[in-house]
Amino acid sequence: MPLPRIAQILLEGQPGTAIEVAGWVRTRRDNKGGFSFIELNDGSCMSNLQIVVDSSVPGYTETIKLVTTGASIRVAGELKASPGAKQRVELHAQTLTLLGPADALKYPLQKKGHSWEFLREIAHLRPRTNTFGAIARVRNTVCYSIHRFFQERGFLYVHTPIITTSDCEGAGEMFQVTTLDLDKVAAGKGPLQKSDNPAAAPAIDYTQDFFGKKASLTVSGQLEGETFATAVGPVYTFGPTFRAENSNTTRHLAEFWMIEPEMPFYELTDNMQLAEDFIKTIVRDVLRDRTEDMEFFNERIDKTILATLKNILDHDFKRVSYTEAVEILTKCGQTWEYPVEWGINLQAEHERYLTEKHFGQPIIVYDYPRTLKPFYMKCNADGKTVRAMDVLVPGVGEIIGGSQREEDLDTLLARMQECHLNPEDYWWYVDLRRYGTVPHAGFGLGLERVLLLLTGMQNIRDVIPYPRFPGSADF
RNA sequence: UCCCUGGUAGCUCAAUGGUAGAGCGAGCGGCUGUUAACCGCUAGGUUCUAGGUUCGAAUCCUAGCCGGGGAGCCA
Repeated sequence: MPLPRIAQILLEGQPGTAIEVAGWVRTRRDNKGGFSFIELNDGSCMSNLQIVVDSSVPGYTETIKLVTTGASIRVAGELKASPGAKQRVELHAQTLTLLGPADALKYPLQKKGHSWEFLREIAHLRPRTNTFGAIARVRNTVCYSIHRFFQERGFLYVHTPIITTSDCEGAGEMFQVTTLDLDKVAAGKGPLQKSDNPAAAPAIDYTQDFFGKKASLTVSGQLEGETFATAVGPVYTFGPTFRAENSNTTRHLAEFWMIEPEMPFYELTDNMQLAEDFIKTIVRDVLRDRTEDMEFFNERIDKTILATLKNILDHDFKRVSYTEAVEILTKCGQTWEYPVEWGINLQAEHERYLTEKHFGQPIIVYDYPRTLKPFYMKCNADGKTVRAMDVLVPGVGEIIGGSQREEDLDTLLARMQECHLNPEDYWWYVDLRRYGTVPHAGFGLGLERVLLLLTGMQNIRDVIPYPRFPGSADF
């Protein structure tokens, strides 16, 4: 029979009942008068279960010395009301079994605070800390909330490919996928293209590669998502995404998780409303289902986080056109490192000013200059802008990027030419506009960025179990 | 990729050219229905690496490696 979890015991365990638990020791405090307190954690919640072990427990003297921080134990006994102030119940042990010791001289996690940098070096042990346990639980709750949000609205969860041969999506540098032996290629023994010109630089013959052409890890499932959205109705993807950008920031990862809904018959305003409802639902669910963890974040990580999240729930996201945003930025009297004028990309300092100072809440900036945005976004009648939207939140910045898609065949082809793309490479995507085209829209949400928003953590490398970034893919 | 900054005990840091220290953690002892427990004692170091300057280098110089922050790219 599975053991009860500590979260459940702390919540509803009745004094007088016999229970058995197992977990990892956080601390032990001895009373030389003949008993010890053990703080036991099994990851089911932030709080520990206090175990009281007195010297009459079989093997007490030999075992208790090995019950150190990090050790795993199993305890059977009777649950009792606790006279201490910090817990409702405690477990009085009748048997104590050491499952696995943890040498106190070597175990890296101490009974004290550790720096984030140090914990990143022991990423395999950091889920045993309060903070990373809480992040794991909140992350799980967010994922559950995301599926529930879309499922309740009739969206289908579709699995778009991880490996792609469309070298197109324009969302960033891609990781190449190959089974070619690079050592052989380097030695001049790889499959090279035949060339009549002996002076030409050697080029790889990808017809010899596994997929018969150059392949990469996906940077977005959007284009494939659109093919299903225009067949089975609203869909969403939720999977890993890869960007080979040389980004060294607290907001970027080389491997991250992205959610991309795509909806037929949605225009940009519908898209914005869905994005707003989506974020608010996640915030609401986490505040409701992970109350204890969220209080921890508010106390130890960011003292404003609960107020920030409640503020998000209490206000409509402000809609601001790019043109209005530029006006606000040029008229506010602020001096910028990057001067503002219509047509520039909004810089981090501009986005921060808008969402943190000027509005003090999440905003949705829409209708960007089309020169700044990819080919698939719908062109506005003004000839200058496209129906793009970015959701910006205080503290994190861009959390969602999306758009209404261009559904008109000729306009799309013209935009592809403008962006120096070959429509033949996108023949299946262009087909969606040839056969039964419809207005549609969608967006992408970065899971880890939502976690930054929710937890108040400062570095995206700390809200994913094993971060991948330039120069680092350990564990 | 660019700019800034750092690398000293298990961890967090001090020592700015002259005998490498503290707090926490750990070990031992004491005390206590304790709960970031408390008090005392003890152990613990190739000062990131390689060169150089100097009577003498953690400290100054050169190169490299690694960490952190900011910017760009974006989610």
